[in-house]
Amino acid sequence: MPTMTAAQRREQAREEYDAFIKGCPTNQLLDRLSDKWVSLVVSALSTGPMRYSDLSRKIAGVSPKMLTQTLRSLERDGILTRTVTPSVPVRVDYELSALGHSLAGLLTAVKRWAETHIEEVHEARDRYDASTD
Amino acid sequence: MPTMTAAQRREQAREEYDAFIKGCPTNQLLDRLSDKWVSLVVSALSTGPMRYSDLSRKIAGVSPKMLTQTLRSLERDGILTRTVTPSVPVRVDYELSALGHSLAGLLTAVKRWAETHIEEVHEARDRYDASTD
DNA sequence: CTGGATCCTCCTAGATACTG
DNA sequence: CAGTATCTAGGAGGATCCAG
Repeated sequence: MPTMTAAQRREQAREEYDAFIKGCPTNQLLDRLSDKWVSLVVSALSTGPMRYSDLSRKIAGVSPKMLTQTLRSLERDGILTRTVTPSVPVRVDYELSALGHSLAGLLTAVKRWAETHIEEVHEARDRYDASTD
Repeated sequence: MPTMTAAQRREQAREEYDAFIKGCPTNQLLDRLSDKWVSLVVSALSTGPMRYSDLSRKIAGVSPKMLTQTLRSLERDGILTRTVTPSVPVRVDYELSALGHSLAGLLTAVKRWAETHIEEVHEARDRYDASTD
């Protein structure tokens, strides 16, 4: 019942890690990176380590749940490290790994693009909305 | 219905375009860009114009609904243009605008990062999962 | 201070079927 | 060919309370 010939299947296998292929691990990774909180967290940490409370203050509007969830997944993926200092009260620092830094540049570039071109986008939207009345 | 006073709205307008601020337009724009399909569509179009069916074939796993939805929002935002040729059958071409091209470089960089560092991420995950048994 | 655990409510992705 | 219409399950994510 596969609608694919053997040749086609071989073709696909040769594609290595092409994120366009569905179910490809890279596709899944891209899915993770395509997360608003991920961009903001990585971007926030790009200038240096921060504590949990620092992050929740800097990234306005993030709930503790989402912040923790995002941090955990990024820690698991080796993007950042989590350091607990057993003082009273306890202190936790988050810091980008080397891998994380290599990503941070790209994500902050996207964030900066958004900040830079927001005007153009808004103008485009107004034009589009006006023409489709 | 708005839970915001005029004063608060003015306050917000003054915050400039810091994407960390919740409700900031840039934040919203970043949210849009943080979409798996957006990355894939823009990345696919970066090498040149494509027809609807080309895109749906290249971006395996995308449903017609999501593809159309993504294309529409990108068109509205001025990232790409949609050209209808009224032949039989009808032919529709999508092409990145100048604005779109300025974004494409960034997004394909992220996509490429995912393809390049997937191994490291997997190793990190294995390590993490092993240590938290 | 740094979260874990729960509950609950939308939202929306995705599958499917259909049309000009 | 290039979409639109419809439906539903699942999960994202906020709110709340609690704990080490």
